[in-house]
Amino acid sequence: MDVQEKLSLIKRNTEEIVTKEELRDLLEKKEEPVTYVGYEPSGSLHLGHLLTANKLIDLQKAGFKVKILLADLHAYLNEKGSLEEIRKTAEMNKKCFLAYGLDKEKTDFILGSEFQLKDDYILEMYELSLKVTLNRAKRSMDEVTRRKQNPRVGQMLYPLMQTMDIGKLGIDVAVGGIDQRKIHMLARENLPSLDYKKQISIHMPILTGLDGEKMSSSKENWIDLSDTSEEVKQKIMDAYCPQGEIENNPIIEILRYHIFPRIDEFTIERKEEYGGNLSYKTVEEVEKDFSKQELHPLDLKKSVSNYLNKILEPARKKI
RNA sequence: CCCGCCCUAGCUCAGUUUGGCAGAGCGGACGGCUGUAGACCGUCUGGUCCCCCGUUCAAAUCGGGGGGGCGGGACCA
Repeated sequence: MDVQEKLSLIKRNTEEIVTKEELRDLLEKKEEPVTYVGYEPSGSLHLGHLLTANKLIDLQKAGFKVKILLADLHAYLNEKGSLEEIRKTAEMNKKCFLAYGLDKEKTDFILGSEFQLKDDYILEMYELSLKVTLNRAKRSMDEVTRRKQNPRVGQMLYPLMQTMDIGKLGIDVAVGGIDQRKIHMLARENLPSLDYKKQISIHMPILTGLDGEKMSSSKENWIDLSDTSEEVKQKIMDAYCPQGEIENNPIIEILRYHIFPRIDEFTIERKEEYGGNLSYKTVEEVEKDFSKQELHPLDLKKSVSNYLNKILEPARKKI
């Protein structure tokens, strides 16, 4: 794979890359660059988590070394439970990610607390704490935090630790949802003054919820790895999917972000009275037919739920 | 440490003045209409009124105590 091919694979389905120029430069100069995503261990891995995992798989194909940070202390600071519970969940998450399709040989799993409690880490974090204003730290957490109403001091440590992680783990490219943008920018801005290189950031979009609204923890409008195949099918069938519209359409998004990266051909079984079976090589072809209303939402949904279940099945078994 | 304000359904809040069946909107569930969903229409669902004690025939409401949150003041050695 040459640099141009790597670039287009890495760029696929991203919301933004900060910056493309730096990424090209990295690919030209470094044999095996290091990338990472930090995940708060979660009892219910959902399609949002798997979206960044898809990007890690792309990066692995492009020759990257992948580090997955199981961020137990971050989860703890974000009030996701006791450290003991969180660590148990982290073990389970690790198995799910491997089963999902990450290459075992090229993936390092790192538990946050293994290195985040070391003296030099803490001391440098204190140094960083003198450089970052409270306002800036708080704003960086706007899209991340569990508790927005009465934020705790612990939450202010979160972006500082994330910055330290990127430095300490020697990360060239940090992957995350676009919700991580402000934290990543904070890291880029401050790492050089702590004598670390500033990372390149790849941000994935935040998917539209199944009801067509923003994903919301109170509404559970998404698909979990812990959902049974029947539940997945039911959720897809119940999902918002206006005929002919491809913008903010959760079903189209699942097809684009979760299914097409994992397959070469997408087929739809359709009754003869509705036009017979269909076959597509790219998501753009599907979008074209859907826009022209030559592909009905119900036929799309049936096929999407089948493909999605096939993709989720290996990881689901590990729960 | 002192002062003021706030806490009611999953969420946002009304109700507290003057004690009298616990309310609305949003959300959620189900059905109808749709070859999906949504929208629309219909039905249903909603509670430790922060906790405890007291007064009263009767307390979300009044009194006392406690907890949590927010804002301000004071201290500035």
